[in-house]
Amino acid sequence: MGRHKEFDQEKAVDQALDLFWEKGYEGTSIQDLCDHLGIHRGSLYDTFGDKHELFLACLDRFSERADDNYNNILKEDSDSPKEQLERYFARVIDVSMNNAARGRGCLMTNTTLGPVAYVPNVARRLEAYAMNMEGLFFSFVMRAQAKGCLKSKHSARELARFLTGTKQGLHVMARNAADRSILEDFAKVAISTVL
Amino acid sequence: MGRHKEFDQEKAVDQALDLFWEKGYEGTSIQDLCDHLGIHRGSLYDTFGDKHELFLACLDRFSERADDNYNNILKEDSDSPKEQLERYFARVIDVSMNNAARGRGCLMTNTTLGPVAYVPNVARRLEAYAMNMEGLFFSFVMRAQAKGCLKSKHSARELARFLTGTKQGLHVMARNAADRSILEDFAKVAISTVL
DNA sequence: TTAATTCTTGAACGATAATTCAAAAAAGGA
DNA sequence: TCCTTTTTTGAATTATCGTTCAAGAATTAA
Repeated sequence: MGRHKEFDQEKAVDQALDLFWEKGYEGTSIQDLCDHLGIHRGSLYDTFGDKHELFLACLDRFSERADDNYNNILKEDSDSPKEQLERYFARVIDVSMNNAARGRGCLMTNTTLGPVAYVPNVARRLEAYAMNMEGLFFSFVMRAQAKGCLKSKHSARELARFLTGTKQGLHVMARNAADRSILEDFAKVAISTVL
Repeated sequence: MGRHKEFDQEKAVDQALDLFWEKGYEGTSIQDLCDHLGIHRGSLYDTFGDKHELFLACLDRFSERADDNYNNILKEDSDSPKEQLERYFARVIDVSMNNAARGRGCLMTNTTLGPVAYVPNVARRLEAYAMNMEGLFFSFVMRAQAKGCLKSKHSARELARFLTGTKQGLHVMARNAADRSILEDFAKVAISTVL
């Protein structure tokens, strides 16, 4: 009984995510979303609630994608943490540059610097994402330390925060750097600090 | 002949800057500006043109303020570049945290990650600001190198980019870090990499 | 004092934002 | 086949956005 949706709901979230990523929450109108997803206002509101709920869904989807894209690299139990970290930051640069002269950065970081960041439901997700990031780096550093690969005398906590800040700096640079080599120089120096 | 303005034009730009800094370009309405500056729509349009022009004036004012706040620290010809860089980043953290639990970051960085960043007149200023930043760090590193204070074997160009990225990472952290110690840890490790 | 100039004020404009709703269309199960 | 359910569709609603404009108030120079 009843009819099926004409559009793929999962795919629609991915497309909305792309739009929010490129144009930001405030810069993306419902009309933009309808045009880009190829569906009508009513369908959008019916399936996703309102703009804000759809945005929350996109933030969640982004977190999942981030795991697939680069976070899982950090979780590997590699013989060469240095090579691993290099591979990690190379992926981060790839994703945030997105083959463009001026990249789109990171949806989470972009959102953190905008006015929506203060909305409770958004703030919660941004905090969780940032905390998780530091935790991931912390585990990574601890493993590298156990293997005796650590070059720095700083604590694992300090190094985890350093790497978190480095990643966020890369996300900013992805949006204003004249070319990718600037990001690569930055990452290279940062990596050599730790390993 | 004629009447004088009832409000201080310079002060008004400073107040508008504070509002844009806190709430972003998209998050700040003309009404918000009028309320905060204590002037009426007509006066605002009459003295500053439109919202976009006023915003450009704020970006320019921010650049001037940044020089006074911390960039001039970098220009000193100090005996101890390390102490100098510590003082510099401490100021950067102070300004971007602004005595708040969650800081406001940096107007330039905030703007870079939002949709207005693509508007030509804005983009030009953001580029110039970023280029100038790297140049400032480059000169600083060159002087430190001449004094034999440099710890790293990386080139001055690479180190300048590293420090630029670090500063931008701090600006992101100012807006989502649970407390200031996270920024301080980050800066500490970064400084120890260079000097 | 008077006239010129500039500022202030408040209402109004057009555009676009997000959102809602009811009717029409389509697709399933009986 | 027909009826029920759900989607689609397009118009309409409400709110707020940035912006303009004309009239009134205030201040300075002559």
